[in-house]
Amino acid sequence: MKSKIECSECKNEKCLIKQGCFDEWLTKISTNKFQYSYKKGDYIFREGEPIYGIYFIQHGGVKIVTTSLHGREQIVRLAKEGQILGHRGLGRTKYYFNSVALKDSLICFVENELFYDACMHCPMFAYNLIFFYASELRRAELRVKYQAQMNIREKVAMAFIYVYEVFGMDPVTKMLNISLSRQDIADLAGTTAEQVTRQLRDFENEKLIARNKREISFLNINKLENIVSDYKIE
Amino acid sequence: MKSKIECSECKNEKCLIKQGCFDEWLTKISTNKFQYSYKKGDYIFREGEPIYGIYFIQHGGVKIVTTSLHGREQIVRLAKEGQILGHRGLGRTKYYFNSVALKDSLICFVENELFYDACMHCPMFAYNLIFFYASELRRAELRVKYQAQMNIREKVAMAFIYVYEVFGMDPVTKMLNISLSRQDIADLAGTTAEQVTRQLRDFENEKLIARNKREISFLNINKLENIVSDYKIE
DNA sequence: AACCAAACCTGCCTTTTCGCAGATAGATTT
DNA sequence: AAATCTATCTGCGAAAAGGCAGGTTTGGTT
Repeated sequence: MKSKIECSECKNEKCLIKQGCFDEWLTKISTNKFQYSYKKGDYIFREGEPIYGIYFIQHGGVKIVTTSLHGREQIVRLAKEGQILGHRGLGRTKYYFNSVALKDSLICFVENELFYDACMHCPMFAYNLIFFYASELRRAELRVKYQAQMNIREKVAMAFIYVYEVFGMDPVTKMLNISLSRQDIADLAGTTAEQVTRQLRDFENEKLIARNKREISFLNINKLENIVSDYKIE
Repeated sequence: MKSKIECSECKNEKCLIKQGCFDEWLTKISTNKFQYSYKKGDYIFREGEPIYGIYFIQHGGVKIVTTSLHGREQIVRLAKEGQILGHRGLGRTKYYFNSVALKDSLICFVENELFYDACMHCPMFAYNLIFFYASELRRAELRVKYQAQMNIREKVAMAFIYVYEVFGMDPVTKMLNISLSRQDIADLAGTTAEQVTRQLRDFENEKLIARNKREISFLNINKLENIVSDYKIE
């Protein structure tokens, strides 16, 4: 790590620490936090490793993955700047999941004790965390339903919509602001890379997407959303 | 509601309010909370209804369910005494899910403002809530993986293990402390009632369960757990 | 420009799951 | 006890998804 970016200089206004902590505690966290940078593909933490604290993404993109004895993986969540990492481990001693950088990322790390103290002294921080968890939980439980009830076409469409919602797309090129392999999409959608390929062919024929080399541009996000509209809430 | 059970008299030691709130706030909550009783099959809340507060189960059992346009349902969670209900809605104005009593239940209701104030003044309450959410989230995200990767046999086994973990079983009769229909099991496992029936036949042939009338007794929980051991963590 | 490795695509067959429809059993009412 | 309703069970054909094998494209390297 070259030069640590202090919380006061950090431009990430969505960071829960910045939003909820009193100035006194913001300073305390800033001086005591650690900051690490990761290259695309690097692990932030691995299943089974001991948990010493909690991560806040200052910049970048990350996938949280779980493996089984089949070699098959499942992407459990995507996260970008402003979001938390490793928070499922609270109250635990070891990580349940793996976390891998999807692009070069800068991530802050706050130790358990400091985090605990901040929660005790900054009620707004704790309350915002509760909100954050509530929305994560809602999203995760919807994904349970999606995995249980959607067919492959819907799952793949949903996977792209999710990536779009998290990372957004370039308004000009219409390409997602993150590059994922077929296997990544499959691990997110809960299917195989072959099925993803077949769906991409279909989507291309239907003019929902266009493909140039290995890059995908999204011609019609609305139609993608129509595919999964049976499951939408609100 | 006949006579309200005050928090001070409540024997439910796992209630987060009792565990985390200062005495002053425990009293305040107790006097201002509402208490409702539900018969088996009653809705506690429905998708789309406005959210005025948060529920704490004092006694009973509940399923949280989501529906799609296919008529197919998905049980998202089971909850019993000591657990919270409607907490996914925090930060929202309307419920995403339906909540139905699985047996006669007594449930306390705390309004949003009071809940907010308690979080602000009782840091241990807020912190415990964060822990509660963290474990719920971990569980939900594991269920995403299960739905994505398990076959029907594993899903049905997992559904029973989950019911067993939440509600437990009678040590003598070896029957679960809650009665669920085939359709309920299917909605939990993420499949159809027919498939559940077929699996039950297989489990019976393998001496994992025994059936008398419509009741199921679990002869060998360990073997059930072996079925899903590929997915177990730790 | 030629080469190579990795990622991607596609056809084809196998396996799994679904879902209807009719049979049966258990619970409830008369 | 008979009638009736509901839940459960089972067989069977249809549909969906999986997965292998081999071919093709792409991006990077020599």
